[in-house]
Amino acid sequence: MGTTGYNPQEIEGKWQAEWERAELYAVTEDVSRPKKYVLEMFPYPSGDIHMGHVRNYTIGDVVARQAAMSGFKVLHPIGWDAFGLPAENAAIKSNTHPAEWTYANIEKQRASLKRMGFSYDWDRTVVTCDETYYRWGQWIFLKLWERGLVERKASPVNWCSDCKTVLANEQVVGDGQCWRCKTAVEKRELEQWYFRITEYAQDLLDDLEVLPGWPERVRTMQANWIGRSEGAEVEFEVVGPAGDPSGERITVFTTRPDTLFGCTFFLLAPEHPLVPGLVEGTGYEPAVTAVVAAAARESAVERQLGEREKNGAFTGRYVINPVNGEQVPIWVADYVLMDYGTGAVMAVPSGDQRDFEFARKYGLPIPPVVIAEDDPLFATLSGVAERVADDVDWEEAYAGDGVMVQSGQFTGTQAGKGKEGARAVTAWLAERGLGRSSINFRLRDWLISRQRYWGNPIPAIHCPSCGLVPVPEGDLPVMLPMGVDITAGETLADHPEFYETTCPRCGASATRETDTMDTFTCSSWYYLRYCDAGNSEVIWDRSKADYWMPVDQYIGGIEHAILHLLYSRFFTKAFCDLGLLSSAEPFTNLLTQGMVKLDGATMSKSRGNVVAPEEMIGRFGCDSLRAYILFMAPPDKDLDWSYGGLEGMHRWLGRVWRLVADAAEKRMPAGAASEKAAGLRREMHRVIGKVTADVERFQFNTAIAAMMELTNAAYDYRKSVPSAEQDPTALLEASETLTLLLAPFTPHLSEEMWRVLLGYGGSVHLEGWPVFDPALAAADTVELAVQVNGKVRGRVVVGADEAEEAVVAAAREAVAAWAQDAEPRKIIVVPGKLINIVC
RNA sequence: GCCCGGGUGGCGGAAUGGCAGACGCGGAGGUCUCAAAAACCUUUGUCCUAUGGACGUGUGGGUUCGAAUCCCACCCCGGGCACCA
Repeated sequence: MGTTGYNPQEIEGKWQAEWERAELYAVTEDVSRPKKYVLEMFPYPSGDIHMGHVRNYTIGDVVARQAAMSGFKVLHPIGWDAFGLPAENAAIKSNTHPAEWTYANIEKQRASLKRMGFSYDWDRTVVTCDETYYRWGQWIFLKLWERGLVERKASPVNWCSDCKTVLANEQVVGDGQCWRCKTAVEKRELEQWYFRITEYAQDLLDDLEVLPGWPERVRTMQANWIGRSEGAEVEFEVVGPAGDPSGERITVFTTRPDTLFGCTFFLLAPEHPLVPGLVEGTGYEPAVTAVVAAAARESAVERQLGEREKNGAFTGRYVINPVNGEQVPIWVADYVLMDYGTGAVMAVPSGDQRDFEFARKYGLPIPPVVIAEDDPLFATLSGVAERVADDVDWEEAYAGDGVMVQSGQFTGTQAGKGKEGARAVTAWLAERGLGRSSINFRLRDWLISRQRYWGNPIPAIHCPSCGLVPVPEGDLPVMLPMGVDITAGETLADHPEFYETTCPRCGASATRETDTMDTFTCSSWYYLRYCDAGNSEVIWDRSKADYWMPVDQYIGGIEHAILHLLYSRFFTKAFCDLGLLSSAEPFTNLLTQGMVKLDGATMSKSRGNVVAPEEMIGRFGCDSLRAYILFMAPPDKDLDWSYGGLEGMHRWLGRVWRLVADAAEKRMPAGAASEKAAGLRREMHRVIGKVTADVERFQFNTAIAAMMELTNAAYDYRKSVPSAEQDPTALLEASETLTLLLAPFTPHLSEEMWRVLLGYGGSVHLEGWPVFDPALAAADTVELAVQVNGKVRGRVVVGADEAEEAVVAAAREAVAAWAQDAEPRKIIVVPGKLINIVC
């Protein structure tokens, strides 16, 4: 057998073709076997794949291949998230059609992914801009609509002037910028389509608890985004212009009903609809209008920058504080947000820093109502039910827990979020119909309509007499017309042949909706379509979806911590309620991989610091690249690319190749087992255990290090034992084990070694994963470190099951020169590790 | 400001209460060669009065027989959230 050396270029293409011919990775349901659904976030086809993809998909491939060797039925699919704005931008730039650009990139990426040897079931590929996929996206829209989860409403929305479309709240990042182009987002009052994700706010929050396989960071980010607050709604009656009772009430939300006695003014957001009516024709109108206008002029960016000076104006009107009947002035303040709570706030300057600053600026009273027991004021005010102190000399508001003071019958009660005082005040209000306990979420409904061409058309029709009418299921899909010239700035709204239609309900002439859906609607269910990708009758066969779902291991970037991962959870829950699916959560375990950087900087085409995977594959083969990208760092950490390391990886694989080739060549009947051969076998079993455990916890870097150690042990054996005395069986065993352990990491090299060098008939990828036997990894002797007062002063070699007294005696002997003559005060024995003699 | 990560040789990293620096890169030296490449071998934390010893995991304290690891305080880096009532 020739040992011409490891040449990846000769073997990789060969085996890729063979695997495809043998349909090695096509998979079907098999209820008799445990399944594992391994999924990586599908790519957006913007050019060729980059190192980030290589890392993401290699991690998934190792998990998938190792699971298959361990006896699982493994679903490992791939597809493309193909609708979206980059395709439009690229098309405008290069004067082509978005479809042309998109499909060309898909083909490029498909070839690159195949060149990496990933074990995908290519028959299940989905492409979201393909009619066979997006028609089901429209079907989902109709189902959600039927269930009351779709809504069209007018609301202040985020508008990106660069992308010329509205954005969901989740797509506004940083200090109020568009997630794609980083342009500052503007607020506009528009009528748009929403998915009512807020219906699931509580479920989405609660079920984070049943996702222990998710990084805590991601769960925290989602919990914060959902932003649940417990508190109360309190109703304030507006006093009429002449001091008469108006009967009109304004509701506020507060997390601190226990501070109600400290409410000395009342705030409305500048956009609050009641504001104009309150001041119209009064002397207060000019000042209030100025505040409203100033707030409207500010961009969302400026508005969201906290810590800036608060502005407001008195409206000349009052509300009645329901707890003590006092009249409280209504102000308009620019720090009150219209889209959280009710857009109205009870201001408690002594208990809220923002209200405190506002009160100081405008000379409003700051009566203390919650006092910490160690506060000097506590002694004076603790039993005072009437208001005696109308101001404080504090530097800042006190928002902590304490005791209620100057609070009528509640004085002396425990104060704080959810404390007795808060409950008591809420109950008192509820009895009188002036309030109730309430929960508020920060999460907003998901704005899904986009004023863009390259997306999934919203299947709705505007009828002048019937209003909004869903496109009948039988008429799906609403085809996205190809003849729209976006380079000329056209959208669907410029194409009457698209939007002119008749109402399915009354038959009158009507118009189609010309907005398309947010691309995130497409990526929120692709993992379900993979379960039954080719089905043209139904979205998926429920038994197939129930067999594969949930995804056992999902792998992708942290940038989707909220967006994609929250939307997908929402879809899954809605599907569950629609009876389409059994699992309420889509992804059981989540691994967020770190970024691949170059000299500490994110790789990007515009920076010109991109390392092309293609080029690395050309030089060293994809197996070296795969192993190296895993070896550089644990998968969740960012890594810095280095060329030298890749060469080192390639060098090691060559070393493995020569070891296996040599062992296969010298294959002969088992010789006499020597102690050194036994040592090699022990090392081999130790490494099986280590690699198995490391793959399980995604420590691919240490798994590879362990395999390098086995390689070194085998080389060491060959070096230290004369050829004639070597046990060829031990080397052959080590070689075969290494070949099997490496199979998920370097599938082509392993296949070549298995089938060509070692001469086996079948694919290494159909072999069983080596089984770890701790007994075979155990040595008969161990070396122990001997410490004196915690410092290593010597070492002893003892039998593995030597009695403790004998071990201690040997240890004391070894450090006789260090230990004092006197009897040690204490001797600590850590079996198999060390002995510490304390003098 | 609040909430998460993280800080270990020249570099990537290993060790989650028990021998700090596994494994690899890089460096130094050697074998083979006319030579080079490849391969193989040795060596590689710092310092010192050097067959030995001291020091050493961001800083300062603490707990422990023993701390990179646990606790307290602080510094630095990265990320997320941030006028959410």
